[in-house]
Amino acid sequence: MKTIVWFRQDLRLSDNPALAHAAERGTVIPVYILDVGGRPLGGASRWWLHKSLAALKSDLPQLTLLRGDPLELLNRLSDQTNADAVCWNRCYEPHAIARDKAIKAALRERGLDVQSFNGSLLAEPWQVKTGQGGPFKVYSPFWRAAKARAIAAPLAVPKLDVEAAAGIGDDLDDWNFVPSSSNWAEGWEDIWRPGESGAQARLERFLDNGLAGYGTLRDRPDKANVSRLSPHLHWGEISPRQIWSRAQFLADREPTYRKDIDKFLSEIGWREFSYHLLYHFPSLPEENWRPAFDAYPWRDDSDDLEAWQKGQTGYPMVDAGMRELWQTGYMHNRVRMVTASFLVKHLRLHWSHGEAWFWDTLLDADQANNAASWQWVAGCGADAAPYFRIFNPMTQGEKFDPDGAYVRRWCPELSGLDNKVIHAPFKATEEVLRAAGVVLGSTYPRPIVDHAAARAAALAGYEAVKAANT
DNA sequence: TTTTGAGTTGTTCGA
DNA sequence: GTCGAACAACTCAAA
Repeated sequence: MKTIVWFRQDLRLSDNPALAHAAERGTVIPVYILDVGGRPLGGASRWWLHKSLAALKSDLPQLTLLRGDPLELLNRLSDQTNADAVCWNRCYEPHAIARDKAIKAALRERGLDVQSFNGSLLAEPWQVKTGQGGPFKVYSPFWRAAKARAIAAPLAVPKLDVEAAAGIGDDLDDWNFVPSSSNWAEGWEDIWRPGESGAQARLERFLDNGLAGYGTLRDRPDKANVSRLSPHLHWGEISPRQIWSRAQFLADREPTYRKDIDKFLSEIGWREFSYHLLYHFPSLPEENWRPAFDAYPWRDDSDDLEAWQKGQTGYPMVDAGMRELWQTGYMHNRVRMVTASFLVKHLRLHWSHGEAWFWDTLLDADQANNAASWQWVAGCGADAAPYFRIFNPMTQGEKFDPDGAYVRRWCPELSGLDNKVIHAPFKATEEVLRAAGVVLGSTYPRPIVDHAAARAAALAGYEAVKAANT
């Protein structure tokens, strides 16, 4: 018996239910198919995928890489290898659901045994239900219900009898996913180690060094207390079950960690909630989840959008975040909220502009998390931030980057300023600026909007939403 | 069906 | 400087 294992967002060997199933049946034929349909991958994602596939291929040298229409390719592959079964772990993006459903039906039509599994969530989106049987729209009761379910122990790496498909398959380098000429990804390999072993190492490093005090320190972009597992999770190099199981083990052994671990796992819970929402509300990436927000008077201003993208807004905390994103493919969670709030509330540009930019630049770009989080910040999402919660970029800086270390790192032209003015250089006196070598409008931009005025305008805009609601 | 309690992450103002 | 209240209802989920 030969089973094709179709790798997608589950680029690992351990706790991989599809792989385990295939191994039990007999010979395994592993394939990764680059689907040319669906939303094109962003630049940062392509870099990650390249590295992750290279890592998987080194663990599983028989892995075949194909590119094109998945059904066509799976048909050809099963003919050529005489495989009698195909299996995979599920994806939950609307495009993937439709695609997989059609492929499953078509392959079964041809007499193949086709099975799909849950490899990337603690619970399937349809398994967590309110008392009424519907989907949850509020995080807390969702997570309570999700946690109350039994969570399966992760699977070990199965003993494998692997066969490579002969004579077909692409060379990873031919996909041109890593930049050749201008290397915008320079230095990324020092920061990130895509692939299963890198993911496990990252988890252990976080548990060893970041977990203690996580509850509060995770809000500090100048510290190293967040897990940075998001890109690994997105590509399925590690599963939430593995994280859950490892974290619970630690909490049982070290009860003092219990609180921080629960806080950390609740972040995994937000990922689950995003997938739950995307599954039950597939228009989440495109449409306001609360339709009343269709009435919000968004602005349209490409100069402001570009200033935000490039980290040239004149607000150091915002600019530092946007530059961290551009330079490393990552942004600390606290700063994601500050920068997103700034785009949506201070600039009043539609959240979809931010969603698209993050999709292209984030290494952890993920349809469910990205859409749910942008809508959350904008106020139109599920369990969203109230409209009157408008982050003050200066206050956020003083609170969460009190030493200015984060800002100085990403906006080095401000590094000569002291902590009093580092988060609001435009409030500094001429002498202070001169002494620090800062020339506003030249070495660093003046603020593109006035905070108080922008805040007032954002609040006024919500009047239209309120009116649409009644 | 109705009622009730609760709801990630903030800011500003005035005492 | 510190603290509590206001911001604004509304929707959700369960009893």
